Amino acid sequence: MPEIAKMSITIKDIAKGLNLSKTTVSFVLSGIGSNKGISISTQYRVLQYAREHNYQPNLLAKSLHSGMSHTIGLVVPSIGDLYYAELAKAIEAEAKKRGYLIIICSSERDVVQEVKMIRTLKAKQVDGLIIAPTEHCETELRSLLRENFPFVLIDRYYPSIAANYVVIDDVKTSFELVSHLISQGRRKIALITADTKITAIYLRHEGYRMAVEGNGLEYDPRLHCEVRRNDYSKNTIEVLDRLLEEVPDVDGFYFTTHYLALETITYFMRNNIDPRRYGLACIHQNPIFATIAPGMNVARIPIEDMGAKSIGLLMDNIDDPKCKPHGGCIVDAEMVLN
Amino acid sequence: MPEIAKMSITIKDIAKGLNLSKTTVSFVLSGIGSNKGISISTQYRVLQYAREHNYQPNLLAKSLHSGMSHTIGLVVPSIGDLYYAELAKAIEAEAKKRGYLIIICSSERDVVQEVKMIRTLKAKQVDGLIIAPTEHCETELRSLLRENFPFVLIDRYYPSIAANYVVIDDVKTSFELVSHLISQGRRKIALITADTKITAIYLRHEGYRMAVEGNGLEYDPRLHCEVRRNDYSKNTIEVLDRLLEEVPDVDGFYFTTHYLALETITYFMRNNIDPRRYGLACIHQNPIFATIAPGMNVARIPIEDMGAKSIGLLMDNIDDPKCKPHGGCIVDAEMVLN
DNA sequence: CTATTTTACTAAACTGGTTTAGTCACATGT
DNA sequence: ACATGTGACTAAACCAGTTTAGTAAAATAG
Repeated sequence: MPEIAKMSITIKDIAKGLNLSKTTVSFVLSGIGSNKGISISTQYRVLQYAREHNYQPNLLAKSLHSGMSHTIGLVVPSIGDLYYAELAKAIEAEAKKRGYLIIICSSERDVVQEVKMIRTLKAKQVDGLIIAPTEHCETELRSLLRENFPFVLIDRYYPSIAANYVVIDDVKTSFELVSHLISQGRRKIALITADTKITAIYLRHEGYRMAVEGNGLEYDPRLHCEVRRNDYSKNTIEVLDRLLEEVPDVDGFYFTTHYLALETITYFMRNNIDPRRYGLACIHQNPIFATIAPGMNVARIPIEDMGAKSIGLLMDNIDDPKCKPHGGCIVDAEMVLN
Repeated sequence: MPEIAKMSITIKDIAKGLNLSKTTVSFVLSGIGSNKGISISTQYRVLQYAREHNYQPNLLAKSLHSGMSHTIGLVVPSIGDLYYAELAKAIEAEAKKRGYLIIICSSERDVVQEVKMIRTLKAKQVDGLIIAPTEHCETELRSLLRENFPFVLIDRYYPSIAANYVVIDDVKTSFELVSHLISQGRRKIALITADTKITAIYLRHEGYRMAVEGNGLEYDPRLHCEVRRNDYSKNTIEVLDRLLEEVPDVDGFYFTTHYLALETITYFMRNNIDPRRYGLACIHQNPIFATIAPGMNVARIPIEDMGAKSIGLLMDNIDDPKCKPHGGCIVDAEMVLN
């Protein structure tokens, strides 16, 4: 009973204003007036009145009745991160095409936050969720699965959870990038990666290892460099200092993310090392590479494609709640080699 | 009447299950059981039953009754743009603190889209809007104002519209950046800007002009360079080629956005020009500057601050719908000079 | 001239909560 | 013995829509 200024009129107001019933007005405004035998003149009066008084339907009430909110929740590790922002853009664009809005929640890589957000979004009656999960959120995902709540994982997935997901083939992509460097004559390729346990990163290690060993080279643990995620910039310097001292004849770098590539290029520039001395490859495109490291071989993640596919899978799941998860949808990265 | 599998139970189900009325259950679950004289044992039974059956309130129903959705709409020109993504992050974080969710819509710089989104968000009963408007959307903003719908403009504003807004002082910031270059002995400072009519860009021109003329230099139209927005990268090259030919002794660059700065640095690197030859300044921080143009003087836009302030203004407006817009909130950019 | 159909519309229930205004049984006061 | 109070709970209205089942009056049919 809050005495808020009445912003917009309701069906009831129109009915009162025209001495009709809510039913009649609802039929007309839903565009089914003729099917329901409402006279043309009445339909016209209703439409006219609605237009004049700037009637806007209350979608909350509509959703409450229909059980569909035409809204989906998107949970990402950080919306301030360009990669997730671009994913969000792709997802939003595709959702919009289908008449859906998205509520974006940024978990800031905190599982507790993430779980809270998932629950709130469900309470808000979103029709489904797209989640780029953080680490350790298996429990919540499993309970979504148990409840048969429609959701799709994107960017990251848990092999142990039988959910819909959209990811790139990390092993294959890594394998191809590293193989390309080897085909260009590189023999001592460093693996610059992060100290995280997420599946994607682990699989990228595997791809690297397979490419190295599959091409008759030896896997050299000194070339395996893990950068601590909580102090990226500083730790990259330490890690590279050590690498260049231990293996001065390193001739290539494979980065599991563009962040690490960027840090390394920065290190090169600061130390007056010409990046062109090395074979370089990384996963994730970054437009700045064209400027600072034109030789970088890149596996561009097909963000628009992933966005569209994730919405597609989700809609299939929403339209047919009984359908079991399709399982994975593995999209190909776009190889930009030179 | 869609035969969707019942995901969660309702208050009605609890009432039925315990042979109580909806009212009693609602009182208990709202935490006002004791005030309403519900016995402790009944309260316990309700809470227990709700817990066991994993009761989740339907926030749609709650909102329909209360008239508050605890959701705000955020409309940005492009959520895939790092700047707006960071703004979104700041806004989301601040909203979260106050128990609000945000629905993000990306207008892709299309007024038609933008207007459609604003209307849909209102129909979804968002409690307020934060808008980084595109060009030419005055009409819709005016009608929001007329309806007394709570909203705050961010990043851009229209001087002719008496709305709440949060922006930086473009004139002052520009003035300070350019004055700084002049104080370092630069005399021929090019203005690299975009061919747009938005107020912010216009004001940055003004700041530039004021700094130049206020410091006893002459305003040279040959130094005023407008890059076409629809083909940024290519046009930057043409514009710079012409500038360097016409004014070979240009000794400084002031960029009205970091995009233009980035394009120009790229141009320098491609043409083997050492950026350190020039005095450089721009509005908007970009972490890559540390690597490719350490001499860049930057006015860092205080994104977190702007996000927090915009939510603050919006909440004031929501809590007290009668209160007229506070008017502008001008935040200071953080000057990172060297 | 009644019976049936058609036209044009409506009452009331429903979505899932909140809230107002009671009800009913029992205990206490005088 | 009767009024009053109180403890424990509930019916029904409300939010703004949709939808089912039905009604009254006019038009057509037999």
